[in-house]
Amino acid sequence: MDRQGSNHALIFFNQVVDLCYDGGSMYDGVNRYDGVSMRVDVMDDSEFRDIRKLEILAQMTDENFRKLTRRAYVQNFPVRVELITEGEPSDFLHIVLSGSVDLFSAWNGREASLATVRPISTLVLAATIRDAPYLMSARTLEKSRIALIPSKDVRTVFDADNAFARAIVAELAQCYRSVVKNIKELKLRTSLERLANYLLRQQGRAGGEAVFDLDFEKRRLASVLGMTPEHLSRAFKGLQPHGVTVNGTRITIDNRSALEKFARPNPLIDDFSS
Amino acid sequence: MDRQGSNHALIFFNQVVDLCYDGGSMYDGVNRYDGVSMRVDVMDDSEFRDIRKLEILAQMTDENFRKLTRRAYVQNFPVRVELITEGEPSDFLHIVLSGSVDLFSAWNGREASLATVRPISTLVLAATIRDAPYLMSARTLEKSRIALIPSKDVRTVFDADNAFARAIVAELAQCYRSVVKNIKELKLRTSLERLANYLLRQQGRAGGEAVFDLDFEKRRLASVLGMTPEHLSRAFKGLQPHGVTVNGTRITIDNRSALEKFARPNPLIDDFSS
DNA sequence: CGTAACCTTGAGGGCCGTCAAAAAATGTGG
DNA sequence: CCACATTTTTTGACGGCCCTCAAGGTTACG
Repeated sequence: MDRQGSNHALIFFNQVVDLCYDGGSMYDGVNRYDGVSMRVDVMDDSEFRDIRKLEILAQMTDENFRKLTRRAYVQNFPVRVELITEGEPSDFLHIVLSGSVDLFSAWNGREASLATVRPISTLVLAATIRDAPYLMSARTLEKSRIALIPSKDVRTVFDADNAFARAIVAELAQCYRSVVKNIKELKLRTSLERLANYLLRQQGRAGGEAVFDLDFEKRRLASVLGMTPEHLSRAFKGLQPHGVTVNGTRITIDNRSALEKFARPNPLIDDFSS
Repeated sequence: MDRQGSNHALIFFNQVVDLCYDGGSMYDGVNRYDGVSMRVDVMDDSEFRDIRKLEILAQMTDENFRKLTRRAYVQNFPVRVELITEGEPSDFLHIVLSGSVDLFSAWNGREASLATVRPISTLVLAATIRDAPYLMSARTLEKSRIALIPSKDVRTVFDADNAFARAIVAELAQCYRSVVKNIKELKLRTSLERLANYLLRQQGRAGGEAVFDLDFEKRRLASVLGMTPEHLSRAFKGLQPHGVTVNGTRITIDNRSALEKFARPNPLIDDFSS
C-alpha cells in the first residue's frame, strides 16, 4: 500500500503540470482567484481509505481500484472556485472529500443553485457515465478538498468491474429520485411552503433542536428554494405566525406542530434517505 | 422461440388470475373504470421482439431474458386508468409498448404533470432498482398496451446479468439528465419562455414544418409547463408578437427566427438526445 | 476601522393564479 | 347522424405572489 502511494506521488505531480500550469488546461482559470495557488497533493493512505469508503467504490476489486486511481489526484481549492462549467466535456469525475460544492446553472443572464454536494460524494456522475457535456456548473462554497479521476478511467473500469457498475446504478437511481423530489417541490409548493419544509428538514439534520443555524448563506438558500433574496427575507417574516423566529442565521422553531400543520411535509418529497 | 411463446402463454394466464381478479391485488381497482375489462394477453412473438429491442434488454443473454419475462405479462388499458400510485411499493417494472402514459404527482390538493412516457420505454426504473416506493403516479393518456415485469425478477436478473446492469446505468443516467434539464427550465425560465421553447422542440419533432399539431391537450401541456390552463391560453396570445399563431391544437410558426430570438433555446436544456 | 459583501425594508409593478361564465370542442346515446 | 351532456378552452376581472430597483442597515474580513 505504501508503495502505491509513492507511485502515485510522481504521477500526481506530472498531472499538476498538465492541469494547473499549462496554458490551455481546464483549470488554468483557477489562478484568477486572488492569486491563491491550488495545492495539489498525493493521494495519501488516509485519503485512499476515505475514497474507498464511498459506496460506489467499496465493493470493487483492489486491482480495479488501483486502475481507477492511478491517474487520479487530489487538490485543495479555496472558496468560490469554479470547478466545472456547464457545456464542457466531462473530463473528470469529481469526488468531494471535504468542504462543500454548489451545483448551479445559468441561462440568459440568470443563475440558479440546483444542489449542494457535501462529503463524501460525487459530482456529475451521469455526465461521466454517458460521456456527455456537464449540465451544471460547480463552484466551491468553502475551502474544499476534491479528488479528480479521469472520466475515461471511470468508464474503462465501469466496463470491467461489475460491482462498480452496480454500485453506480444504485447511486444514480438515488440521485434521480432526489431530483424528482426537487421538481415535485417546485411544481407543487409555493415558496413559503418550500421554506417551511426546508426548515423542518434542516431542524431534523441539526438533531431536532428547537434552535439551530442555517448551514449556508441566505442568498444561496433563496436560490436553492427558487426565489430571490428579498423574497426570502419576507418569507421568513411570513412564517412568524407559524412559529418560526429568525435572528441572523439562527432559526428558532417555537412551535413545531404549528409549522408542520402549515408545511405538510411528505416523505415522497422531503425524505432524503429513500 | 415458438416454444418459449407457448410456455409463457400458460404462465400469463395464471398471472391474470393472480393479478386482476384476486381481491387484494394491485390492479383489482382497475375495473372501477366504467366496467371496462382489461384485456390481458400472452406476450406473443412480435411483442417479445419489441421488448427485446428496448435498449436496456437488447444486450442481455437469452437465458436471463427468459428469466426476466417468465412471470411477465402484457395488458391493454383504456384511457385514464391509473397504473401506479405514488407511495406504493414498486411491484412491477412497466414498459409502455403502445399508447402513452402521464407521470404526475399530487400534494395538498394540487396536482402536476411531470413527464410523458411514450413507446417503447420504461416507467419507474429507479424505484424498481432501489426497491423503493414510487415517487410519481402514472395514468394512461390513451388506450395503451403495457408490459409488466415483476420488480423482484428485474432485481434478480440485474444482479446476474452484467450487460443488463450496464444498460440500466445508461438508461438511468439519461433519465437523470432529462430531469435535471427540467429543473433548469423551471428555475431559469418564465412560463412564456418555457412555452416558446416547447413549441420550438415540438416543431422539431414534427419534422420542422411551420404548421403542426400539439400532441396533447392544452390542459396537460399547461401542467407539464408548470402553469394553469388559463395562463397557457394567455401565453399563446403573448407569443403572437414573436411569430406564433394558434388555432385549436394547430400551431403555426410564421417566423421561426423571431421565436428563437425570444426563446433562446439551449442544448443544455432543450436537447433530448444528449 | 474601512471596505465590501450581505441582509433587510419599502415602493412599485409584472407575472401568474383563482373565480366565474361564456364559447368551443368532445364524447355519448338514441 | 343528430341532440344532448360533458369537458375543455377562452375571456374577463381581480388579487396575491413574487420580482425589480433602490436605499439603508448589518455583518464579515482584511
